[in-house]
Amino acid sequence: MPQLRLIDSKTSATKEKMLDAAEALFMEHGFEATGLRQITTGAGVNLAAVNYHFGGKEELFQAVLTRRLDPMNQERVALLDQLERDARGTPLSCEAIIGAMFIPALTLARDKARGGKNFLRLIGRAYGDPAPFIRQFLSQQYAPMITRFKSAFARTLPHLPARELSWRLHFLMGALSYTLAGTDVLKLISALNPIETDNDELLLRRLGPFLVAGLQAPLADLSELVAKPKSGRRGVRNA
Amino acid sequence: MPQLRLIDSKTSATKEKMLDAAEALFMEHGFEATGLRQITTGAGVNLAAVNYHFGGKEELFQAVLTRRLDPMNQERVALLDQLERDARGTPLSCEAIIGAMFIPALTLARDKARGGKNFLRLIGRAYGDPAPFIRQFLSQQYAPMITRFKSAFARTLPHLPARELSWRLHFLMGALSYTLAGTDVLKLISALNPIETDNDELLLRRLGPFLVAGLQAPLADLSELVAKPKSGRRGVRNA
DNA sequence: TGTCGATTCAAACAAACGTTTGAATGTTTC
DNA sequence: GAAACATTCAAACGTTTGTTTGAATCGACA
Repeated sequence: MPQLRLIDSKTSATKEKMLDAAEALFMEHGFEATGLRQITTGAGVNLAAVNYHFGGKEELFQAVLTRRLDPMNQERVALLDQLERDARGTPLSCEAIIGAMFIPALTLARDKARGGKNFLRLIGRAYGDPAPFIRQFLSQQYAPMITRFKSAFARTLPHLPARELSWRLHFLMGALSYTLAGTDVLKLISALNPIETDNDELLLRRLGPFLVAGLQAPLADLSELVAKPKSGRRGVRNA
Repeated sequence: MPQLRLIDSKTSATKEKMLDAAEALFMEHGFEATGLRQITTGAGVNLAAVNYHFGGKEELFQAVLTRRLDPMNQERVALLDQLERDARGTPLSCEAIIGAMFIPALTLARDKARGGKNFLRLIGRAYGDPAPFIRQFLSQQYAPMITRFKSAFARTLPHLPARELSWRLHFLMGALSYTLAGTDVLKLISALNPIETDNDELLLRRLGPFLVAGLQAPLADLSELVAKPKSGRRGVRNA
């Protein structure tokens, strides 16, 4: 009876062929819509190899994500570490911190051998997936990186309350992942004003100022909200 | 032989029971992972009713989305129309236009009878779905609203080149849908700095300044990029 | 050369999938 | 009341799903 290998000393060729094929197909059709038979025939291996090498479809999916995400997030943190080392105590600029988040992702998006843009789209899709095993996996994969960057932003924007910073980081991640994922919906919509998707460096130059301005935006006045549980529908304030 | 009804004079009770059950299940498990048998038994109707009333699973999904999205986007445009009418020629503020996009979505998110937050998450998930019938459906559903708002922003931000505006709208939609979808990943990550998810009005007060500042951000200098095809890896500029 | 563990393989597993069928009801309409 | 139509129903359709099985094949070490 064949049994699941618990430790992989040397990654077998079969395993990587399956990861490559699975990555391509997951990117194209998503997790649920991709069958194990498509993957294995695409990789030129036997169907049973999935369960032998990974244990099941879910574990294969996690392995596909880990292979790219783990190095990328490590690179992000390493880049931030080096920036802070170089700065020697002086606070970093927002641009610099954003760049440390962005550049590894853009490098990945540019590298077609590592899946390119489509891989980022796969991640963006996984973000919204309700499947528990995906949610748990992603949160444990991203948590260290996020907290690391949050503390970096906190040093650069000391006037910003911690809770407000959490929100703005949330917005930032939204614009970031949405942009990197490059959902085609907007491309279709803005077919008349075509968005050039080739030049990634240009993209950072456009997104950067948007995010920096957002992070440095003045605090909103929340005073009139706290003690007003119910009122007539407030109109939209103008000018 | 029963055949598909092409026109629905009065929406039958069965149809709406199925829409409700399908909405709840699609929100919880996604499109692919939800079976027709779960939906029909959940709605207390026969399995064949799906094909009889809608024609198939895909059409059912589209009907679920249309029922909420169509009125919401109409409300958005109507709100914007009224704002411009009230302004009587003077340009609107960014806050006002953003509010017209936001308030109908927040109203929907608040209304638990219409699916609440989970429905917005379902939309966010559909955004990233590669299935052609979903992409095509969403783009034709959103296109009129988006172009309408783009021209409104263009009047308010006349100094912004059209292409730059397209990008910033793209970023805005990213932060917006990401925030409204309320991906739990970030909630898990920021478990230490909990993000209060109850007060939606407070949310708009936080997201508003972020987006306005982003939209009004100064233009980046792109001159050094156009004529530099390749160079050594540029470090992240600081300060 | 023989043996052992690791890996591959074809085949079958039970379960679930979306869809279709044709008869049995319900509901109008004349 | 009968004919005509709309709707519901149980049952089966043919596929496809992820997973499991047990034998066949391979590579290394004795």
